[in-house]
Amino acid sequence: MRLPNHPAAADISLIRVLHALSDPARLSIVTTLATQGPLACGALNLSIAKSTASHHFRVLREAGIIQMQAEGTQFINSLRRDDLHSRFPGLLDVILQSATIG
Amino acid sequence: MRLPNHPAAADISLIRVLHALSDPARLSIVTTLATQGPLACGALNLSIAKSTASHHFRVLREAGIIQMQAEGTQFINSLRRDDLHSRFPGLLDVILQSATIG
DNA sequence: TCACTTGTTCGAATAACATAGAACAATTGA
DNA sequence: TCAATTGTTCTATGTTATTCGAACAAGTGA
Repeated sequence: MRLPNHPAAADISLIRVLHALSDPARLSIVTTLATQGPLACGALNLSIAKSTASHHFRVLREAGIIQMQAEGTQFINSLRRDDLHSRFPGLLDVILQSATIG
Repeated sequence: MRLPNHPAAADISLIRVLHALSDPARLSIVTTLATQGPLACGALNLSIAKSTASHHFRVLREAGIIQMQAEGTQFINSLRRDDLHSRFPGLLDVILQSATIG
């Protein structure tokens, strides 16, 4: 397994963030992480194939939205709230709030 | 020409809004409308084909982000700020602000 | 060492999207 | 009536995304 490379905060792109969050599965992952805190990939009980889930985590990671750190055989995912807030203040908060609305 | 049908405010979908804004050309259209007010399609001087521009306006319209109203031979585009704000408070503002950042 | 767990990577199929040229529709103005 | 303007729709093409199964890699624990 290759080490996941996360973009620096300064390299986070708005277009990429919006695109990453415009997929239902990925938005669901992000809202779950926001409400339940850091979780391993498998802990999210996504009803999709492993490889598909891995793809979505990768898109979120490369967009700079989540951080993945190895912990034993699993990867713990957490939101990069501070980095996102420093780059695009309020963006994640508003999107999370909007997601709870519907 | 078919009349453009706009979704009701209540039918505006977060996923669709995020997807619509995750394209550089469309985000550019929206930021231009935000700063320069209502404009005809041709007034935006987009460096893309007419048909491509028309496609992007359609995506924005169907996502509920812009409103188009016929005015002579042209269509005047304006942001649906109030509808968006009532559906997803703060979302458009934060994205517009983020877009100015980079 | 060996099975098990967790998640990645590869390859391939399918779907969705962006782009543009050509033809068309509607309005305006001469 | 006729040409010009404005933008849409149709059709086609190439690119990008999504999804999955299968194989792989790395750690854990017996």
